[in-house]
Amino acid sequence: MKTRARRKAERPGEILEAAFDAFAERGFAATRMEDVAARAGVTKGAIYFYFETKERLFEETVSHYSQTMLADAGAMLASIEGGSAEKLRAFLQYLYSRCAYDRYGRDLIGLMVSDGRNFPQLVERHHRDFFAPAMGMVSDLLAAGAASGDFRPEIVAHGAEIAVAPSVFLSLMRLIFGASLALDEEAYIACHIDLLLQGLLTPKGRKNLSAGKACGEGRAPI
Amino acid sequence: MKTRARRKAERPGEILEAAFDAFAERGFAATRMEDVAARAGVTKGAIYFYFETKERLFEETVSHYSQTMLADAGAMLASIEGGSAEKLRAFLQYLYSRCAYDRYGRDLIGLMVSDGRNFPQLVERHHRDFFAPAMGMVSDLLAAGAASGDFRPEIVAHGAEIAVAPSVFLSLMRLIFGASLALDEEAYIACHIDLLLQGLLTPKGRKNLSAGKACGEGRAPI
Amino acid sequence: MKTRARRKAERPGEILEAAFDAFAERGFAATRMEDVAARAGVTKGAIYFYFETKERLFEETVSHYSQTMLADAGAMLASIEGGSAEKLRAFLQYLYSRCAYDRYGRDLIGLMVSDGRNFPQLVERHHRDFFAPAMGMVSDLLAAGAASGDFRPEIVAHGAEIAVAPSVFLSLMRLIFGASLALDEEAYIACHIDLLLQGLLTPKGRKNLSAGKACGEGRAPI
Amino acid sequence: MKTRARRKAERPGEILEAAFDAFAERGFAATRMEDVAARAGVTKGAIYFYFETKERLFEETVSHYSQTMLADAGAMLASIEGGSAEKLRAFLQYLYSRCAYDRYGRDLIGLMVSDGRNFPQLVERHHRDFFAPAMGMVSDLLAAGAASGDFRPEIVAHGAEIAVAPSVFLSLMRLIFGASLALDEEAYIACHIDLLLQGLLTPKGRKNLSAGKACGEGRAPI
DNA sequence: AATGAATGAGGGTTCATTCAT
DNA sequence: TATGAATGAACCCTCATTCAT
Repeated sequence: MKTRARRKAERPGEILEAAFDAFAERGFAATRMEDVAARAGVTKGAIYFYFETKERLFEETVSHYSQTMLADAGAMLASIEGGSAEKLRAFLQYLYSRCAYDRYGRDLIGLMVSDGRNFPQLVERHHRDFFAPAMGMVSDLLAAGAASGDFRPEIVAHGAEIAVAPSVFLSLMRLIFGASLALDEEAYIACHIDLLLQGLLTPKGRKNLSAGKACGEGRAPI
Repeated sequence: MKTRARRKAERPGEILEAAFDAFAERGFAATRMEDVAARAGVTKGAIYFYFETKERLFEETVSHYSQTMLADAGAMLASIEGGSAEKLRAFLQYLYSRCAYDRYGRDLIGLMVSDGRNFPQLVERHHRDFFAPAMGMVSDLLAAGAASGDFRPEIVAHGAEIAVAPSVFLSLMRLIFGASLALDEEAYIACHIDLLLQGLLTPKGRKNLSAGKACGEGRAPI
Repeated sequence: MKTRARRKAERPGEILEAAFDAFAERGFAATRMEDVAARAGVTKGAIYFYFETKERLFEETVSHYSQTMLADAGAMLASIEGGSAEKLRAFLQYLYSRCAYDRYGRDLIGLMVSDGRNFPQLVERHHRDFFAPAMGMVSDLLAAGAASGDFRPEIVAHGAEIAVAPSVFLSLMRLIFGASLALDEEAYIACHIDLLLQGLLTPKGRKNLSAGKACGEGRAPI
Repeated sequence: MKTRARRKAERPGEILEAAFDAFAERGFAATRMEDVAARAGVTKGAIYFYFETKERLFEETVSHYSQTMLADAGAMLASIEGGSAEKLRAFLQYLYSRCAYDRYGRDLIGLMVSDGRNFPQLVERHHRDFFAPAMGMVSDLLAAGAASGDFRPEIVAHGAEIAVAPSVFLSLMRLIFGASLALDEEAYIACHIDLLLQGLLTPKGRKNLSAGKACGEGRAPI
């Protein structure tokens, strides 16, 4: 058993975890403080020792998870090697793992949709600290690809959103329809990347890519 | 002033409209029956004359709007003329008008995300009666294009979702970030259709399209 | 089908019947005007044409039934022939038929108990116009019996209540436990009359009774 | 002032008392939770900490009081000394004290009549755990008296109900007419016991009784 | 006379929040 | 720190009553 001091240091984190799960499952309004408390293994009163109100708990929960996720994404992106197309592909794979396989990314989207309306400053912060930087990473990637002649330059302006959309779309379907949505995710992802690169690459970029190697899943060079 | 009989015939519809607006604005749990009533210009009690419970009101509201939208989409699709690429482009333009310009499509997505969790049979019905048929329309369109040699056949399996995703993504961004999301929608849509067709068309399809005519909005042939 | 005029004349009575049934079944507070209306085959509004408020409807319903019952009891008592013991026996039999077999007498008791509290002037009227006269009939009967030497004179003061109590007790048991109370009513009644007369009769009265004839239902002389 | 812990232990009992009074006074439907709360000196919400719903509160209240009363009656009966007639007389005196002088027994009857309809399983339990055992006690008493030759054996079958009826009848009159019912209870009770024993005793039993002593209230031997 | 849509006050229940322990 | 009894505001829903038709 943990020492009391140790337990104490972990309490806020445990509550945040519990809160994220609870809010993600039912939404802000339908989640009771007691639900959160029960999940965290404490009583209602204890939460108020760490968080002023239900609203503050929600805000800190969302902030905590979005910061964690952004840092994670940045680290991931920094670690990729290869040409623009490879980087893009790797980033998209990462996105899918976060939005489709994990529930965290997906649930974060869900929370922003369900309850963002009632937390405008939270949304704003989320946009500034999470969404814009994340989209910026993709934009930069596309811009670098255009600069190197691999990507068609016309698409730099909004390509990031278009590139990313199918993974968000998949998350959304999972959010709404849950496991009952029968869908071959592997094939879905492959189709997405195929279509995207087909649309994105210049003839030169295409050559670079095939030169690179027989791509990912052994599919014919695009 | 309307006669009593006339008013009665219109009441349920007025309440459904008010309910849609109210639920869309705050979500199911945070919406009070009194909010709906006030919007509809009646008192709380009157709603219970037409709808058994808040839950039933929500279900009937969502059903009503999704049925209306599906019928609308079907009629639209039936009216388009032209080759597969033209049809796809027209359908996407339509989708954008419903998801991005209108709030109805967007809000329907929002409601499914926020509150679908607590209405599983509603979600199921929505999937069966709305989502699956709607995706089916796009799939059929792609399959026809592949059959005629205009579209690459590999993408038929999941192309519909990928094709549609950016419009849903845009809706989602508007749902979450509202008007504060600065984004040139015209350019976004053009970029989407450009990238998509670029990825979708076969060399033959490309030729057909350019032969067709200087396309839709006077943009350069893709 | 009845003529309109005829139906109209009967409406108030139909509503009173419906109201009695409804109130008896659920009590005043738990009965809705709509329940009464549905039973009477009219709509809520129609009741208000004949009765000012729910309270008034209740009062008139109870009054109507108690008057009817008292008149009935008086007529019955006037028609009995025979000695004091015979009269008493006949009256008790009548009481049982009204309190145990019929539901009307029983339900009237039930209504007085459940809702009398909230209708003090109704209770007062019921006492004055129904209960006191009814008990008076029995008292007079006992007094006559004592005067003729058939009944022991000591019991005249409270004998009426004691004599009547078992039939009311049976009603009460049926009110509370309903049909689930297994009880041989014939034997119960016989036991009651047996015990009562045994306690009531003087030696002379006993002789008169047996001389009178093999009593009522062919039971052995008491 | 009591400590918090002490108060907590007493709360449920206080609420049950308040609930019994409130329900007895107005019936289930007409009693508001706030009435109960006010009587108990707490707020509405506090009741819900101890009792799930108004229905449950009612059930537990009735159960609590009926159990208490049955135990009390059993203890009383066990403590009586003397012959069958003495025991019967003592038990009836006890019944009168509970049904006529106390309001608890009377009010319990009132509650069963007013609201039993809507709590069928409560009625069933009341019958099984209270009414049947209580009547059983009296039946046993009568059977013992018949076995010893004091009571006429014919009356054993339903004598218990007949014996008990006048005390219930008196309760009922008090329930309905309240204090406004002018009635000499002492004389009423004496008349009841007189009539009952007169009807019940065999010649032998009569002798035993007079031999026993100049009975209870100094009245002439029956 | 009768209908039934509509009102509005009221009551049961929930739950965020507090605070004595 | 943590508990959990208690508060009180708010919300869903019911239903007696009204009134235009």
